[in-house]
Amino acid sequence: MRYSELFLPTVREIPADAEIVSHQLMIRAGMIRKLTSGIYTYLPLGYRVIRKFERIVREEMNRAGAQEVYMPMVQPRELWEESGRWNHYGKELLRFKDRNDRDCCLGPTHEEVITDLVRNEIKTYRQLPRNIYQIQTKYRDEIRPRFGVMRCREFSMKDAYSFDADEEGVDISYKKMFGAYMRIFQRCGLRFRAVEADTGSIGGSFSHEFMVIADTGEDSLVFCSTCDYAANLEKAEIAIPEGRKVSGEEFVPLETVHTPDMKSIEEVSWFLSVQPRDVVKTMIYSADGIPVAVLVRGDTDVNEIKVKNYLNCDVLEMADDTMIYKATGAPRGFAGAIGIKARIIADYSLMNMTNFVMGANKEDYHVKNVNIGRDISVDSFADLRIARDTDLCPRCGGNLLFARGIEVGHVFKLGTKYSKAMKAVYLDKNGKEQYMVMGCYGIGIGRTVAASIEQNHDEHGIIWPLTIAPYQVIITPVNVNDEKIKIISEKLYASLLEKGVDVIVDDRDERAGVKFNDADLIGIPLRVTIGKKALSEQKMEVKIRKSGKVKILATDKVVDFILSYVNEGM
RNA sequence: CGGGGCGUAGCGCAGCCCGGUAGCGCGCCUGCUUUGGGAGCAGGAUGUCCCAGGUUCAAAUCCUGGCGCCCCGACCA
Repeated sequence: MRYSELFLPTVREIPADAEIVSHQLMIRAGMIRKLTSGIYTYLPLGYRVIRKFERIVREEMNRAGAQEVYMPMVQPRELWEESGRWNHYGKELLRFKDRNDRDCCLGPTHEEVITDLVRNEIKTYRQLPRNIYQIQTKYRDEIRPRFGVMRCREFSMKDAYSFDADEEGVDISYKKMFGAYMRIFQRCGLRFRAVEADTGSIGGSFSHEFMVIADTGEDSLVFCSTCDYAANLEKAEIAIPEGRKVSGEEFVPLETVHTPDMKSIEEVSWFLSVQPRDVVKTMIYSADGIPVAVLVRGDTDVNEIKVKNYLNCDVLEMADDTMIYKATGAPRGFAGAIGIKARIIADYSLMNMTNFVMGANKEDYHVKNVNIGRDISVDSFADLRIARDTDLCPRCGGNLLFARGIEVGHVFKLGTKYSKAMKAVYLDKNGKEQYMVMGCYGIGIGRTVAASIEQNHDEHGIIWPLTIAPYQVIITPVNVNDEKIKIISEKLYASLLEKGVDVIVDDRDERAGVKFNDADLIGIPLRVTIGKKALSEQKMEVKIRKSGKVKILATDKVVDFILSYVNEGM
């Protein structure tokens, strides 16, 4: 490609509305432009990167035995009612009516469509297993799109769905996909971890997320310093204490104390001269409309996902003031477990606590010396709090490390959630009807590209790994008005093209500085500079974007050097 | 949905308080010079000042309503 003919609008200034580096650089490097909130156009340079990444995805999916299809984005309400998600998916599911007044939605994911297809076409165990995938546009009506293509409304995703005869089969399919994902992200040169994850609104029995490690990531990750354990913070387990051991301490009589306007744990513990860890936080939640009191130690925080999963409810939200008042008889800030009209569940951290402080269910009062068993009864103890760096690994007892991550892939073992809801069955060897056992596997295409930029950039711009770089080489004639330089760069351009190298020649009549800066910004891995000085000695310069190293090579060695560098990096 | 901010040339912004000819930098176009890290000089083009209504002799500026975008939070693949 000739730069002079490229539709590549680079921008010098940092766009005011771009927060994170990848967003800034994708705009500056002329990869994307915003149409409206959370909806982007990919320009030629950006789309080339997308295509390169998609190609890796396709190669690895095909290698793992998956087959590509292309499903519709517009989907009928009926399918979503069958799966039960028409009501449960929430506002992220964009719904609309067609001209015949039929309810439709834009697909945020394709479990319904694929399950419908497969149940109609696959009838016997002989046709199983199957793994079917697509790369398709999804629409999720995000509450707040941000970070460019990282969290947007319309985006491209690779989604695969596996159908197996039984549990054993789905475990094999899951492992294959897991392996394919490892290869995909390795080939992109990303630093990433697979972590245990919550299944969210997709559902299913267990899942792993593939997380690119980056400080700007929206997810918190926990991993063990000694064993392989790694999890999303929202999933990270905390080792169950060995049992209730009351530390010999005597139960002290209850005492109600006046705590005017002291609502937070900090205020109460300061006011009563105790440690936050001596106070119990009583959080009132509405679980499908029913009040539940969740008790955690004052120095820890409730993990709502754990609570939601423990209660197995559809909607879990903080109770509103009315519900709090009904349950406790007091305004927000003074809830406690004594006499509360709600189910009480407590985090394991309460098992060893004695004579603690909690709200009195009365405005401006707290109670001291509360004890479980004597003063309150707890329905059950469970792991309900967010893991902290002082916690130990639930598997081996090692120390936990924390990091931020960008979720680029997610693999789910779905089980029979959708096949049961939508009656996707086959006949087994005995002629008996069985539910297919499913898995689903997603990769965010645009997001992976953005994550790669988060990890690979410097103050000058993007630093693409060779495997997904829009072009592998850029030739920079320092001055196109110099006939000799021009002829030689054209010659090099032609011979690289002939060898199948993705090459761009910057034939613009611009000053060298402009070309160098643009080349750095768009992040091409190799830059060949053709200038008067080196040329007079029959030499050219090859600069490696990543290391910044410059090689001065004899003119006739340049093509060979590039070919071996490129082949090694792919 | 709650809180905050912004909307003026392609981009980044000033002007708005205190109403009176719409500006700056970058980019763009033309010419000359220049040519190894975002050139210099000279000349030039470009605006429904987000939209609608109101106040006023006069509105980018004041008032009302709307729309859009961004940030924080709640929420979530």
